[in-house]
Amino acid sequence: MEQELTIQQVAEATSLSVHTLRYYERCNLIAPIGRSPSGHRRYSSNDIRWIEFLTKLRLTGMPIRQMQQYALLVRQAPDTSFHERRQMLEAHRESVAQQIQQLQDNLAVIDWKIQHYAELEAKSHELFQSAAGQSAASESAVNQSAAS
Amino acid sequence: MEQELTIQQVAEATSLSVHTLRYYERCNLIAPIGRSPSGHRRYSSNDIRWIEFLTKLRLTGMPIRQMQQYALLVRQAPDTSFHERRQMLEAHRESVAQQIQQLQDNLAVIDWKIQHYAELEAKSHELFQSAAGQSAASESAVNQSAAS
DNA sequence: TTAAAAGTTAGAGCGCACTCTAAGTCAAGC
DNA sequence: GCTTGACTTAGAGTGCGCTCTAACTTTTAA
Repeated sequence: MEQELTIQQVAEATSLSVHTLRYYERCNLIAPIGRSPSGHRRYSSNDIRWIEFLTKLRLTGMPIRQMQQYALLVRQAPDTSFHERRQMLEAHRESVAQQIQQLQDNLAVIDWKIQHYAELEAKSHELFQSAAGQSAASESAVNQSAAS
Repeated sequence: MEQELTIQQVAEATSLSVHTLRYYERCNLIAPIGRSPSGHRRYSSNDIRWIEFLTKLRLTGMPIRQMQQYALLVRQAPDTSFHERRQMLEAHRESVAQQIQQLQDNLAVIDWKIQHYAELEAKSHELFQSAAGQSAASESAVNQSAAS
């Protein structure tokens, strides 16, 4: 069960760099990793699962600071901090949900703009077809309007 | 129609700081803004619409570099770069869609964990009720498992 | 008229999350 | 044994997107 992976192997498995793995350990996101007799890191499967969960938090934008706080709870009160940890995760979930909502809202405006460009593009083809060289009127202001 | 707002008013209207507004102009995201006789910036409603669109791009994570490229197209070829601009926005839309998907996937794992904690929390209450002081077995490894 | 508030610029500084370097030790294959 | 590559550390450097400072001018309200 204990496969005792090297840092390089873990880097490949988690898509983090060896630098980042050491960095995470240095700033206490990861508890001190076991060592071989010569002092090289040897990661257990538990370590890897923890790192994988950390990356879920990171990829949803949780700041290192908060992850440190969470990691501290896990390490210092593994069996008595479920409530606090859950609260942290719930707060984070809420902020991610908002983040997704905002992305979707802003994406809608961009979609609208794409549609608008498609129309202008079609129109400019028409103009080209009818060989009329008059310069287009829209979007010619220096800072063009998003509404144009 | 031309309300000619001051930088402060635009900052309030767009939720950007005056510093950021000058910064955006400095790095050519915004074309040089008109000035009052004394040299103070005076923003037109067109400027504001452009800034609002810029912030949509920013809030969906478009890097400044790309926004600069986009702004350049708008300024240097307002009537002939629809296709290029559309392509940029479509590529961006795709990357935002992926970003949202990734957020949702990772959020699912976090949700799962929240659920798990809720159960552990309930269980620890039970234990407390039955006055049994045996220390819990799960999550007691130094780097606890995400699967626990 | 004068004090405070708001504007200007060039350029320095900051916080975040890495990312890399230097100088050295350790491990595996020839 | 020796080379090559992977490992170690402390600490410096990087890129991004702001954010602030200093020194100065202009506007505004009392």
